Amino acid sequence: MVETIVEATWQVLAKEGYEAANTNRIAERAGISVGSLYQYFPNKNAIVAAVQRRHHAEVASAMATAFAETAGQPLEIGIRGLVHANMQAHLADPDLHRALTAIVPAAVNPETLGCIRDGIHAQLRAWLSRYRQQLIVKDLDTAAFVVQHLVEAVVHATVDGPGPTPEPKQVEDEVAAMILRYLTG
Amino acid sequence: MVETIVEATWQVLAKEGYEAANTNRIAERAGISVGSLYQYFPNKNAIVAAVQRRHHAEVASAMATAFAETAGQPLEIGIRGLVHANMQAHLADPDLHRALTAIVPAAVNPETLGCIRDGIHAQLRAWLSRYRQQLIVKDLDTAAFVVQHLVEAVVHATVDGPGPTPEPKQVEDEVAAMILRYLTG
DNA sequence: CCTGAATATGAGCAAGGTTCAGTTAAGGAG
DNA sequence: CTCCTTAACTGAACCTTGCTCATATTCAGG
Repeated sequence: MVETIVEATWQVLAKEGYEAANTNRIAERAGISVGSLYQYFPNKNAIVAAVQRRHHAEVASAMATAFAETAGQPLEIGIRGLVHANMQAHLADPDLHRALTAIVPAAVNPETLGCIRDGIHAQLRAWLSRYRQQLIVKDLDTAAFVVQHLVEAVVHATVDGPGPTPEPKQVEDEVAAMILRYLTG
Repeated sequence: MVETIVEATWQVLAKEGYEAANTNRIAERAGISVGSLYQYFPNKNAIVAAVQRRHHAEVASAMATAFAETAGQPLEIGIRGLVHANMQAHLADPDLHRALTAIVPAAVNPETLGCIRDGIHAQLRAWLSRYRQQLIVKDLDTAAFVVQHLVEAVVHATVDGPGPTPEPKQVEDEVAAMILRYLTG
């Protein structure tokens, strides 16, 4: 049931935007009544948080796949895989991500948001440590922090951004180059 | 009067958070009635947009000052100035910026947001072009795009972020190093 | 003093998040 | 088959909040 509600919210956000994502619409799409929503979630924000968690799980999964596929290959290949996986995960459904970035900051409390990000941070840090010898950065935690936010921000700006944003392919190249030079000098 | 309203909203956001920033509270703080708000702004989103514009004007001003102070000095010094100015502009009032990042995405339409950012993008691009000879990046527009979003995202994550974020000083060092290596190889 | 145009007011409307008293459905026990 | 209990569901009603508009106030120029 929880899954049904999250899926319904996901679809409303993706197809009708965050303004249409009110509790009545979500309940209607899920085929239940408003009251039932509150049997499984304490409030609307919790529903949005669940959708956000699902989104981050997808991104984390895409990253894990990219890391696995590039295991043993040079750092540069790994970085390109990381950036590409992130971009692809967002290009898959731009409308949903536009809606999420608009609605999430106000709906999900910062602490919850922090926990959601921690998983990706840990994954990234672990991956970095595998290349430790060739890295010139000392503190892997800070490095992972900076890289994570760089990728997330630029990908979002490229996918969601208004007006003339650079081509995704070109952005991927630049971000990958930036990370490589940062890590290895 | 417009300035009074923006200032009142600024203060409510900074001192009471975005949840308290409803039209009644803003009018009360501005010493006027709700109706008068709507004589100067078409809706609440426009008020938030004005506050956001003011914030970006401050950031742009801080950047301009940093660029002016480091004119003629090596690129590395300029980059450090840029990053430091951004960090300082946000450390000045963390609560306000936490509230702004939460409320802005949903309140200000993407196109308006794009226009607000364009000023900083242009400024950054112009500054980069002064060092063109020593840069290994080809497309200054894309470079400015990536650098802008890197700085903005990491600064926000450091200032607003929940939980254990790295020290601002250390983040500044890492971001500055990242940008320098990206631009000059 | 008038007058009327510009501005200010705040009760009230509409929309959306939330609640809860009443209803239905499911699973025994007799 | 009927009754009872418990759990889940329902949706009308409530409350907050963005916004409107009929009314009130101000004030410059006759």
